[in-house]
This record gives sequence, C-alpha cells and structure tokens, in this order.
Amino acid sequence: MTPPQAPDKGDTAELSETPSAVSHFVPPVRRLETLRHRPDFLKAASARRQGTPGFMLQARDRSDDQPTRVGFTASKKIGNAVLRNRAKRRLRAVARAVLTSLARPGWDYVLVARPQATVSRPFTDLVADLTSALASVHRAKP
RNA sequence: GCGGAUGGCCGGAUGACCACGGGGGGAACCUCGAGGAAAGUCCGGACUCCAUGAGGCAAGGGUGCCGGGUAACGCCCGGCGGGGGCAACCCCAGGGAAAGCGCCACAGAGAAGAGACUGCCUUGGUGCCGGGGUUCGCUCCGGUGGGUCCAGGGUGAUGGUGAAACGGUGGGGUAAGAGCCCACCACGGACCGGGCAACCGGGACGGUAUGGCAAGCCCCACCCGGAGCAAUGCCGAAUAGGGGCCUCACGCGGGACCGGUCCGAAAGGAUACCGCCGCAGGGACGCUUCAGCCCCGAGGCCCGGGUUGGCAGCUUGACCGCCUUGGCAACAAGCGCGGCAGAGGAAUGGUCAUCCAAGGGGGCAACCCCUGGACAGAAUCCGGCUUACAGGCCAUCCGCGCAA
RNA sequence: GCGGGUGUUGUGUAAUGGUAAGACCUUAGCCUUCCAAGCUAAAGACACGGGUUCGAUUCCCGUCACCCGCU
Repeated sequence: MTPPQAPDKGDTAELSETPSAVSHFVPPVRRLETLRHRPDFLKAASARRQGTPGFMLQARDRSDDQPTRVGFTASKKIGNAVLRNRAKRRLRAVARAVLTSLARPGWDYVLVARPQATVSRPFTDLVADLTSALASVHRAKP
C-alpha cells in the first residue's frame, strides 16, 4: 500500500523544507509526520518507554532514513472530549518545542497523556520532562 | 428597599511570539476558522439508496381539549376546562367507562347495578293488673309495658369501615321511615342566547337512573414503507471473472431484420437448437388488486480470493440578525444591509503581558497580595425538545413596607 | 451514525399495583478447651426526579450510570 503514495509525501515535504531551512534559520527536521495507524502505535509501545510526571514517552528506532514520526494518545481515562483534546494539544506543543531539535531521524515517538497531570502541569515542566525522557530513551541500549 | 414571577441576552476582552486546518496566490503574503447548548439521540424533515406509483387489508408503533402556525412534528402561539398561589403567574397525555373484558388489596353487612344480613316500627302469641264466669284445670273482656323467643307485615339506607357506599345539609312529616313534601347545594337536562370551535351563561323539567381505573386490555379519530453520508456515485490499483450443496422453474406460439443450417445459378424460399418477440411460469419487498416495469434462471447456505486508496456527496440553506408591512401571538410577505468553519485517527492551539468579572487575606480608606475562569469541542444539513452551566446584564409585572 | 437491554441489602439473584423473599456475607448469642462447621436472632435495599392511581419496585415520561450489538 505504501509504495504508491509514500514517496510523494516524502518528496513534497523535503522539497518544501529545504528552501525554508536555508532562508529562515530553522532546524533541518522542522515538520513532524504524525502516526495514524494502530500497528505503528503497538510497535512503539512494545519498544522503549519512559514515564514522566506529565506523560509517558514511547519510542522506537525504525532503523531507516525516513523522517521522524510522532503520535499522541489520550484515552477515555483523561476525561471528556474537551480534556482529551486539550491534553493532545499540549503534548503537540511540547513535541513541537523539543523534538524539532532533539529528535533523531528514523525514530517513532508516542506521547501518552496522563489523567490530571498532562492538563494541569506547567508547560516549562512538560518541556523539561520531554528533554530528560528523550535523553534516557536515546541512552538506553537496544 | 425587601421578596417574587415571566421573557430575552452575554457567557471573558485586547495585544505579542511560535504553530495548525481550509481557500486564494508563482512567491512574499492575505483571508476564514466551535456552541447556546456543538451534548443526550427523544421527535420531525431535507437528501441518497432499497425497481416504481395508486388503492385496500392485516400487523406493529405513535399522537389525543379547541382553533391557528409550520416543509413537518410528540414543537410553537392563542383560547377553553381542571388544580395550585394573596397576586404577577405556574402545572396538567385533558377523546370514549349505557361496545365488551378485567381489576378495586386490607377493613367492612355490602366494592357494581342488588339484594341478603343487621337495625327501626308494628300486629298476634307468651307476661302483669283489674273485672266477670268456673266443674278451680282454666277461660273471656279491658288496660298496660320492658326484655327474650316465635310467626307475619311495613320500612328504607341506620351499620367500627373504607380512597370510593343508590345524592348532601336543614326543616316538616310519620307507628317507624323514605325526595314523601319544602329550602339551598350537587347531578342530568329538552330548549334559548353567545362563540368558527373547545366551551360559557340561562334553563322548563326530572326526583336521582350514569361508582373509579383506559399512563390495564380495548374502542374511536388521525399519522407512519425501510435503511441511513461508514447512505450513495465516479476513478484507480490488485485479484478474480470462482467452487460446492439444496429448493423451485426450464412450456406454448409467432415472425423472417441479423448471425447459424438447408435448398437454389440468382432472386428468393424453408427451418427453429441458440439468440429475437409475445403469452404463460418463476423470481422481489407482510398479504392482495390494478397499471407499469426488470431478469431468464431465481433464491438460500457454505467455502475460497482481493481491497482498506483518491474524488464527489460537503456545506448558501424550508438559513440567521436588523428594518418595513399584516397579525393579539406563533408566524408570513417584502426590500435593503450584514453574516455564515468544512476536517477526515479528525485543525480552531501553546506561552506571556495588561485589563474586566469572581473568590480569599490584609488595610479606616485609596489600595496591595494570592488563587483563577461555568457547562462544555462541529463531523451530511436543518426545525424542535430535554439535560448541564460560574457569574453577570436588560425589560415587563406582582405582593409587602416607607416617603410624598 | 443507527439500535437494544439492565439498574433491588455489601455480593450475585426473586417477586401479579397492596407485608419487598431467600442464598452467601456482617454482627451478637448458643455449642466447643479453641477454631471451623452447625443452631438461633438481628441489621442491612427497590439508580434519581416528576406524573397516573386510594395506593408505584411494578404503569408512563425525563435524566444518570453500566453493558451489548450492527455498519
């Protein structure tokens, strides 16, 4: 299924990023691809994981040269639809702030929201959580 | 000023930086981007498909005072009736109980059509007193009254009850009583008046006959085909152009345009297994009738294989707000102006600053510090209903108090 | 998106409109040297809010929670 359209998306993403990277002084991996399919989530959950006060990080090294992909999970334990959406948005903002510079290409990252904590924890703490969690995940041996 | 009733509205504001989805653009960039309930999915529609329309029947479901409004509704408006409140106002599934069936526990004599039981009154016998007669056993006449019992008659609603008891209260009347009579009330009610209607007002007359429950079954009137945008259509890729079992059907006729076959040199003719046409048959939605139409094999079950892409539907519509006119109103009509997201595992966000509202603390006060935004997130689209909601604003009205 | 079902003591279950039953559990007592078992007794509930009815767990309506299907 992937051969027909996957190269197209990769090509357009790289084409649109290379000039902007040159002209605007931003890190090279600016745009993050999102995980959408259930098997990717299951593989990431069975690989490495690291808990933090604000969320849980799951990561997997795909060992290919495709760009970094990120997924977000907020289950029904988080609360109603408003709280679930807010948790996903805050995680997305944290990922955008941290992963653009610290993520490694060819990896999948999944951020799982926690009840109460993901919505109410200060944003700077969440950023620190993700930075330390990334460090421990990258440091771990496969 | 206090308390209350109804209707409507807002439901954080501004700015900066960094991001996201749609549209436009070559690009820079510009522009748009959640709600009053987006919710619950309780109703009604639009739209699409199920091969179509009309009528009837059956089943099932729904609605239920009257009149309007609406595309439609179980919604809204106005009115009526009943109930609550001093009032403003609020609440009510509010048709039919002489079509039929069923139920009415406990208590009670009796719970649905009816008379029994009990009670009251009265007559006779049984008693007592007085008188007469007497064969002293008793008998006759008159008077009188309480109880028991027996026999007969009259009477009707008296009856620890109960949610509900053959109208209620008072008086007359009577042996006792009774609408038996009278007054008032309740009920039924020919008829008259008002109202489109529900209904309201009056009411001769009737002495009372129609207990309650239909949110029990039911009857009556009206309405309803089903499924749902993951509907549906198109494009592309891949694979396949499947296999097995069961049931039903596989008949008749016509014509000679075309293909096949035969005769003929040709024109043409013949033939009917197939293809064509008609009838019949079969197949389809609960049944049926009619019209019309589709297929020739149809239906069912099981096994096997492939796909999980893209585009459309997709948001401008019975739309919303202001204004004018009509209408008590719901609403309708008109013109002008303004507004209206469109994702597709799903955007509308993150951080910071100031201000506003709220809560807490300090202070005589100005003010200062801290906390920190209610319910809640579009998924095809509309009209309603219901539910959740911090705080605030506006308008009208009612009661009480004070002042003039 | 469309539908269906169920809420009863702490738990899992019954019950025709009229006293809510029984089992396990809990508590107390008896029995036993003690425990268990057994016996006796007690406590403990109709999801919530309205309505119909003389009377509602039951009938009707609306919420809430949970569960289950189909696409």
